[in-house]
Amino acid sequence: MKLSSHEEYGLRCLLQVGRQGPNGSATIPEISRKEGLSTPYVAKLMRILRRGGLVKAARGNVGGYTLALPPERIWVADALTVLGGRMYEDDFCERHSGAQASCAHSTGCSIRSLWRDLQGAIDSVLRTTTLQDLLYSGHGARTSAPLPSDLVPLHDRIKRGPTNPVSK
Amino acid sequence: MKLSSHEEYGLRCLLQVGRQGPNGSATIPEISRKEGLSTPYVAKLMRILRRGGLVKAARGNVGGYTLALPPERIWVADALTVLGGRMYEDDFCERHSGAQASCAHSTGCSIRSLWRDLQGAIDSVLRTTTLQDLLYSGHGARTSAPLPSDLVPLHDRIKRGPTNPVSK
DNA sequence: CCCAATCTATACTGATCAGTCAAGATTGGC
DNA sequence: GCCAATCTTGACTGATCAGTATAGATTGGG
Repeated sequence: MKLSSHEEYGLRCLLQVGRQGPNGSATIPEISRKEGLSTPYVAKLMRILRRGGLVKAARGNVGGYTLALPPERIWVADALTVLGGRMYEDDFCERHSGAQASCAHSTGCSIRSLWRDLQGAIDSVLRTTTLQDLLYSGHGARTSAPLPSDLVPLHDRIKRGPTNPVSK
Repeated sequence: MKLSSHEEYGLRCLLQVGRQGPNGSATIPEISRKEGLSTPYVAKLMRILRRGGLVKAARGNVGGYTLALPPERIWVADALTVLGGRMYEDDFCERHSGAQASCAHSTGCSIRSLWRDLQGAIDSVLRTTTLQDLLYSGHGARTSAPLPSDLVPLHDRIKRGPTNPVSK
């Protein structure tokens, strides 16, 4: 259960479009330069965002991308769903029931209940945050109550410690 | 950001071991049969769990796997970290800073703040649930307060609707 | 009309993930 | 000592993901 590159970079590109203001537009080369990503890669990400209904594209000499909705009406949850799907997809049990019939595997479905709780916790964050919140955030200015850890400096680079229980 | 197969199946296998009681042990063929997974695949998953310190293995004629700790002391968060890593790894920004230097990309780090909140929400569920909770759950008997949606029947198979904002 | 700047689309390659395969090492019972 | 049952290991294959490459379609300005 890891964040995908599409989610990270796609959200960044979407924010670049949002920074152009209500009627402004951003081009692929512009976004590419500002984010330090290759233009073909930005093009691919923008295509995904466009097909997901998050941005609109204008072709031609003065083309570019604009937000499909005002930023306060774009929820991060929707953007991430378009870019990387949801954690617990509805067809998950059908695709992962093992060789046994449906989801009636012997451990019961306490696990499904866990996944539903987990998805609920994720949505409680992502469905209360809009693009607007991310555009104007002073690190914790979002509508959802930020955690205290948000107050630490930006460039803390704590290397991953041994968080695993035991490493043999 | 999707649940991985290792996380789903590995957790199921771990539960099978836990079901054997305090001093019982489960073998790979047993788990394989009960979960409907191939024996080589179960072997691979159990190896990951063993190297993560969650189970202990006994070789030989009467071998098998036992929990490394009592089930009430095994947190689901730890099991999932071993099986599939964490959502927001500490080195994420170093690996995904684009071609730009470090994390100082132009959209600022409001995104990092979001990821931290999200990881916090995930941990709030996974760090309050133990293997014990999953073993004896009547669908919502875990220590964390369950959501109302847990009360729906188990085999609801609602096909995924159009949750995306717009589909062009 | 032509050109430059833009978005669009498909195909391609390398990396990581999922699951399998085959051979080996250990243990207990007879 | 032998054998059967077990765990252990590394390599292998197909699938999905990440990012690139290349050619095409559209638009506006001169």
